[in-house]
Amino acid sequence: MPTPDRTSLSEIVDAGRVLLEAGGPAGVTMSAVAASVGVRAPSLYKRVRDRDALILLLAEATADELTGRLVASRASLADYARTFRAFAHERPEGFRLMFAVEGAAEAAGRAAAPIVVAARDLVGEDQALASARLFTAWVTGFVTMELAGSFRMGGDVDDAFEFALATIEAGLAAQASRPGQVLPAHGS
Amino acid sequence: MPTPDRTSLSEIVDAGRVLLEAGGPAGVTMSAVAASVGVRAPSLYKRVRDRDALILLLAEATADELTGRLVASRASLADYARTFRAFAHERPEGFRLMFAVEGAAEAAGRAAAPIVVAARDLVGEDQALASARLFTAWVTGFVTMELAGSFRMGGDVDDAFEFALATIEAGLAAQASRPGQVLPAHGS
DNA sequence: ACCTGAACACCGTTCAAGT
DNA sequence: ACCTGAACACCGTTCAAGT
Repeated sequence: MPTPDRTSLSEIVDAGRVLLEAGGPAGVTMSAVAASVGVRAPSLYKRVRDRDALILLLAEATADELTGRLVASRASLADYARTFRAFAHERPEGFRLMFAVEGAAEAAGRAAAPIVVAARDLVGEDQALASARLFTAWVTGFVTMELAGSFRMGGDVDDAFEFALATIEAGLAAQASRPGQVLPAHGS
Repeated sequence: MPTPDRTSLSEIVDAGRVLLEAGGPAGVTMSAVAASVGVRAPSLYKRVRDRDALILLLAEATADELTGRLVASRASLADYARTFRAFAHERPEGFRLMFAVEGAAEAAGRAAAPIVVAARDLVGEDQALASARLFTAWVTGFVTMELAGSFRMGGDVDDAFEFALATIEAGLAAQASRPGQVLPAHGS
């Protein structure tokens, strides 16, 4: 006899993300997630293979949300950098998961697509991918270190961010003026 | 009646690091570590407060080893970048821990000191710290993304690394020529 | 077809009892 | 003083039994 569903995968993912940001990965317990959606832990296994799969879904959902933000923000590299950083501050745990979880790389790579477009405007077709990758690596590293507390010995982190942004744009502009050094296309 | 010690903290940390690189953080079990050093799990609590403290020690030991490598390598930014990347490839799990574990930021920051010196040679005193931070953020991000599999869609990752290195050096050189834009000193 | 209680394996941690 | 077995709490996961 069929029974009306008492929850859904998207409800589970939403609840998981709330728990994640509130208590880190350790707070994402099968019991806690189940309780959040009004069900018992064993029921989650109807929608999710196991806890690792759920954690991966949380990482991917975070990456997809970031992709949406980037697409919606203005189109310069500087705009993307600030949107990226603001998002990481808003969802620090989800952000960490994007690069910590095996298998989340593909979803995280999707967030890089709009950045490639912006890079093309700045440096041209040939170096768009390599430049986007440099840019993405820098923001990712900056925010990772910031979230890890590596900048807490004082000083204005916002200034450091804007200095780096200007420096990288200057470097890319300098590279763009060099004639067609074509690099092969790397993924994301 | 005193008993001769059957293990030591450094032996525990060494065993933990081996288990970490072999099986990730999940492989660093109190039982597994204890077995590696020939003792039972409860005995570990004589040397370590709890598992979190042990994980922190592993992150710090990794950071200290990286610091030693950087100090020992040649003194240009490019040399440091390659040493940094090679180290991360050698100890990927420990490297991830450096930025994932609460409290490891200080030890990780120590690794940045030689980079500040190299940056000073390139851009001068005023922007040495900000430049070192930009540089460190980029390598950290690049390697993080590389380890996460973000570059696996093909193409030569080594080329992308060298392109970014050259671009950042060009950008820093351009910034250095601008007259004394003094930025406050940030930590690490 | 989904949901649950009960059960199991595994892990971190404590502690009294050994030497 | 260090080490251990036993015990406990907690978590992920399975499964037979309910509706």
